[in-house]
Amino acid sequence: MNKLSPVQQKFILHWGEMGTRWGINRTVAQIHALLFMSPKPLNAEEIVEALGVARSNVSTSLKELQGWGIVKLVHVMGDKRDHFESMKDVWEMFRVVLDERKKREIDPTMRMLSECIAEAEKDEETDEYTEQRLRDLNEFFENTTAWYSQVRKWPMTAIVKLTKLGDKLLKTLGIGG
Amino acid sequence: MNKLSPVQQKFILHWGEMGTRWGINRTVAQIHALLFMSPKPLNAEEIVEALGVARSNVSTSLKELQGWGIVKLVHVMGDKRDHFESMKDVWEMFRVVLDERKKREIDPTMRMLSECIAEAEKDEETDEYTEQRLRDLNEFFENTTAWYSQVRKWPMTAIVKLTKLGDKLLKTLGIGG
DNA sequence: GAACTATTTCTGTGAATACTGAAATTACAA
DNA sequence: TTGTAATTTCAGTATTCACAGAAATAGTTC
Repeated sequence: MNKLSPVQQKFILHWGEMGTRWGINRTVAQIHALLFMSPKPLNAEEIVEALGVARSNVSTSLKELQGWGIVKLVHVMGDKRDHFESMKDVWEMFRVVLDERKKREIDPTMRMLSECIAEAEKDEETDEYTEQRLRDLNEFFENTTAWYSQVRKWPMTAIVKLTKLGDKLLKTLGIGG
Repeated sequence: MNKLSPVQQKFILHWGEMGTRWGINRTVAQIHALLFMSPKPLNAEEIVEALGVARSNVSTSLKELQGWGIVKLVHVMGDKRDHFESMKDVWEMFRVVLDERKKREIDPTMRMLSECIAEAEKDEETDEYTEQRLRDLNEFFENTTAWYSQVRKWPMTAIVKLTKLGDKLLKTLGIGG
């Protein structure tokens, strides 16, 4: 691993910062940024040198990234050390992250909402109004996740084409606002 | 503010937890949950009692929520104290949050990427491969934000209808994968 | 199976963040 | 004004989270 160029540093620092804003550990995001733009898989030691963090930190962060499914362990010929590379297809990468966040956060939230609604129906304590808000929220998640499960299968190119159609799409289909 | 029902507590706690996972302060998210399902606007003192947090904490959290644009200050007849209510339309609410996150996080990221690409074109240090990955990422954001700016204008009902069409949509338009 | 290298787990420390309670400010009423 | 209630700001404290370094484990090679 050569020394990082200013451009690489800039990207890595920003990506790390962005991570923290979305609940991703800074180092985890930085390592991801590094691997994403690296032309070749890197081993742990190279990551340590590039980012100046502890070896142990790199180890756990890599585990985390593998858990998300956007980094994978590979082997390099003639080198027994583990190397790591990031998924490179951006659309695919975000899809994987969204799937994972859905699984970890949205799905449990929808279950919670269903439970709350069921319980609210029974008890006297919970205001009718409150119950209706929970229903609204649940319905919103039902709709958006159903929608997402459609869109996620489309190739990026199809989405780009749809975008170009713009509002004409709704008019054409006769389902405009 | 009456004592919270178990259902309300469950929702508030979960929503707070969810907040932390997406980079939103726990108390901020809890207050939002409380206001969202409240049939009437609440004043700061009522929030303090319901959640058991310090008055000052409520004050700053409410400022935060107003900054996001999903809670607004209202006045109740015959009561000089400030009251607060959450936006109730869920689709609208998420749209507001997404708009705000775009402004705060996505837009700056796209600017950063443009700068990186411009600098990478000039310098010798940054690998050609790296430059291409940054271009990919930039293009991805260009596409998705263009797409989002379309979709955000559609009413939820239109999206639901589109969902129902499913993959037929792409076939109909002849832009299938 | 000993000696080495690579990797992971664990524990204590430091930094960042969230929170409280007090003080200061503002808004209003008499 | 002066007094009172409401709200915000601020400074100190607590809690949470991230991290380094050490210790333990696993994996290789001879």
